[in-house]
Amino acid sequence: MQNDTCFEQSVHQDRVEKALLEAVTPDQMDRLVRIFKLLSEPTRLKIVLALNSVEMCVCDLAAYLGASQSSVSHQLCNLHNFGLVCRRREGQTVYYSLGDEHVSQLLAIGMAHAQEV
Amino acid sequence: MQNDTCFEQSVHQDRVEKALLEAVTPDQMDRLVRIFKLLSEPTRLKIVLALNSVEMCVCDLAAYLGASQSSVSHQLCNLHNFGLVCRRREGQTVYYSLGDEHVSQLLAIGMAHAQEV
DNA sequence: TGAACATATGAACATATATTCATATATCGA
DNA sequence: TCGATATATGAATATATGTTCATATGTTCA
Repeated sequence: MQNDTCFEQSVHQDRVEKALLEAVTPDQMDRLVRIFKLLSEPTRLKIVLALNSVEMCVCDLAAYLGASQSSVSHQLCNLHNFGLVCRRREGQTVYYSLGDEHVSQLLAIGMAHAQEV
Repeated sequence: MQNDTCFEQSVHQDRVEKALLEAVTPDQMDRLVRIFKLLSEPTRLKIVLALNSVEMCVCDLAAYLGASQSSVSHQLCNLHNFGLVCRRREGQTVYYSLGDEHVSQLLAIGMAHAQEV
């Protein structure tokens, strides 16, 4: 549904057009949404925060979180699919760590905002 | 449920304890989750991105998004409750803008990561 | 004060998704 | 190869939440 209560006159066309011009592509939007969504769920965010401190295997994370192995593995899969975490196998164990420096930057800035609210 | 498939031996206690020591408080976790959750939904993210370019009123945003006034107003309320956007009233019109510089920083870093994936 | 317009909001529904359960895959050691 | 252990994954369910609908609130102007 469109502007149900807004009349045309009340819309500032210049502002709308400016926003439209500077809008990111749908593709970029999807990726941006996906990044923030991955960080917006307690289990996944705790995983990412923990990996920001120390490399851990699936069982370590399950113990740390008090969560099931399956749940942790599912979420690690989600995080890995989008490059937020890396993994390396060592025998039967798979160790996870943060994917790139952008992730810890996002955490740092998020924390900064969280503290001052 | 806890570690269903993980045996005690497979857990690196030192790593788990390090993560536990450096863990943020539940309160901080809640706030951090909330920030990322607010940015993780297409309508809200588009709003925030648009406000990063130009101050807009509710009807501007509804027109820009092709969304209903009600939906936009609900989401602006969510964003405002957590300080991600500011508002100022001018007559019947309420103008919204970004809340603080952390928000645009998060967007910038998120975009940087989105582009290289 | 009353009409018109911009915005806000409560309740209900529809959809997305996190967890669980069951099981599959992968690696190591004997 | 077989048993044990660590991890991965498909399907189902339960929960969270975004949108809609209806309506309330707030502001201006005549």
